[in-house]
Amino acid sequence: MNILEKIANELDMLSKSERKVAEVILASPSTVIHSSIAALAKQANISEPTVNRFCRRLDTKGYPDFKLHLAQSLANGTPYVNRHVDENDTADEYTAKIFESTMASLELARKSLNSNDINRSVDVLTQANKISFFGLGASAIVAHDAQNKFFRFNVPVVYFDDILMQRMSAINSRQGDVVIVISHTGRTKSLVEVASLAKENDATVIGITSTGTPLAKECSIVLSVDVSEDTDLYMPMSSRIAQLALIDVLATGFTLRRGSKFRDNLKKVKDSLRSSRFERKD
Amino acid sequence: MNILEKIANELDMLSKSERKVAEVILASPSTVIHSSIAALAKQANISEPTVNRFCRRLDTKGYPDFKLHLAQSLANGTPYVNRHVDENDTADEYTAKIFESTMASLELARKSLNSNDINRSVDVLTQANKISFFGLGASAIVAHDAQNKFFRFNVPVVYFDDILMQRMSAINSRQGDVVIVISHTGRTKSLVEVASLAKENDATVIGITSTGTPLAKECSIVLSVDVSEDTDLYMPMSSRIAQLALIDVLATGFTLRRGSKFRDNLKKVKDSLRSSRFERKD
DNA sequence: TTTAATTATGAAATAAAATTTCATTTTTTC
DNA sequence: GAAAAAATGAAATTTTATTTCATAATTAAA
Repeated sequence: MNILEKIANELDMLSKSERKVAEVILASPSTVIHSSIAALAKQANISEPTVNRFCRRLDTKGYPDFKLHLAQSLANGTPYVNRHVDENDTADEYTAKIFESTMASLELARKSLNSNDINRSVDVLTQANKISFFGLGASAIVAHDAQNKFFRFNVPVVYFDDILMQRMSAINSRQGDVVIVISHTGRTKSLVEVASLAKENDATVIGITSTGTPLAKECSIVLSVDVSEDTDLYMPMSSRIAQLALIDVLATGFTLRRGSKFRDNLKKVKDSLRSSRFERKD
Repeated sequence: MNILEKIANELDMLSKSERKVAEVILASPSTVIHSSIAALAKQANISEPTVNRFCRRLDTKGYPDFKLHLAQSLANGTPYVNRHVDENDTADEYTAKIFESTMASLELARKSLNSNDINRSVDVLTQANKISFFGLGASAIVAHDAQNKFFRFNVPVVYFDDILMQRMSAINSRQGDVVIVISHTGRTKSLVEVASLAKENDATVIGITSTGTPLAKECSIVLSVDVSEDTDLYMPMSSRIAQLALIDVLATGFTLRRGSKFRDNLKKVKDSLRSSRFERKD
């Protein structure tokens, strides 16, 4: 774990003086990696041995070792932070920021996912009689993408981005059907209703949404995808990308579960496209 | 610059003894960050002052500072590499691999993008009478997503994932129209044709594709998105995500170019969705 | 409350690590 | 092959970190 997060986590396990040290470090970690133990002690208004004890409480060998960990955390932590686009950014700058925020979101999303739930979802999907993907707005394209992927697996799969079709489909679902409902906010009324309708009709409902949303409450399995959207620009950005990555994970899990013969089949599907393409010369 | 690269670069500028130090470090940098100057000197069979001089030649303040730099380089280098999914991976493992490969691809894609081309594209888009997005297969969802985004800007925007509609639309295009053609391989015959049709009819054609593909040759502006697809699984994965990130970049560029009054408008579009959602309680 | 036990803290001493100084060796230049 | 320049390491010095131990603060028990 990142040592900065660890400090933040263990803040209440620390003694009064040690907490002072922690606060100084959290306030300006980049300064600390260039400070001696004496300088840091002075900064925090405590003694040098206290700093040393603080370092050991965080499972480092001592102050120099602690600084090493800190340096590594900083190196890791800085590149992919959610940096907000600014009015006066050049193309170079906003491009970098958007790509970096996207990467940061993927990192966050991965942490929020639970491999157990993924396993259960893959289980359910491989057993399914029929798979439906529902989404609206930006999540509609994720549902669309999912259909593209699962279609290759030669299983009955549909996707709807229309409220009425979703409702009808949900009402007609039965035991053995899997309904995947995708919504970042998890608060879109019609989608939450569709989820509960599908569940009432014995379908297994998998929700791809943020933790603790109304949608999550209606689902048999919740795949939590937490990202921090930059709401300044009023457009869904990172959320749909994290959701797509999760679709990749599910699709991959599916093919792995089905074994290697099945993957030869996928190759055939792909090869069937060849005649529609210009040949590569390399 | 990464200090390990720097050492490798400056290897021939170093004296004989200093080179010995460099070699020991390059051979096992992760050991070195836990060694004292004495230990490293012994390892390299030279004296401690030589190590110290070596550190300063690399523009660090001394040995401890050098170790800090080294630690940061190590932390940066490893995280996001393209790791391939393996037959026997657990859910945890393949999830991590897919997310990490996706992040690595985004990193790669960003490097392949040219901010000048982005600027020109944003220019053209803000001036456009009509914007069309064309894609097939996995790229269709990118086109779909782009429509969702640009639709909010209150400009005439269409998207087609149907070959015939794309052709008809391309033939009807005229000066001032912008056609964005999306294809990772850039080898899909019908799309390449559509691009050249649109161009013949005086539309500005922007290609979102890999460097040097047949599609790229037909475009007025090429936005190169190079990623390394893991073709083992026969499904497009990273490419479409990188393309989506690029759509975000273009959309962001568009809103920035249009100024702050325009962004208030976006807020209204978003607010209009409120009544369809469950309220947040926090 | 008061007292005993525990825990936290810092001053001083010690130990470890890094740096500087300077004499010696090696290499280069003429 | 001698003089100058550069490289190197032994030893001394300085800086930095750690340990020890006495004292202070906090908590638990009476």
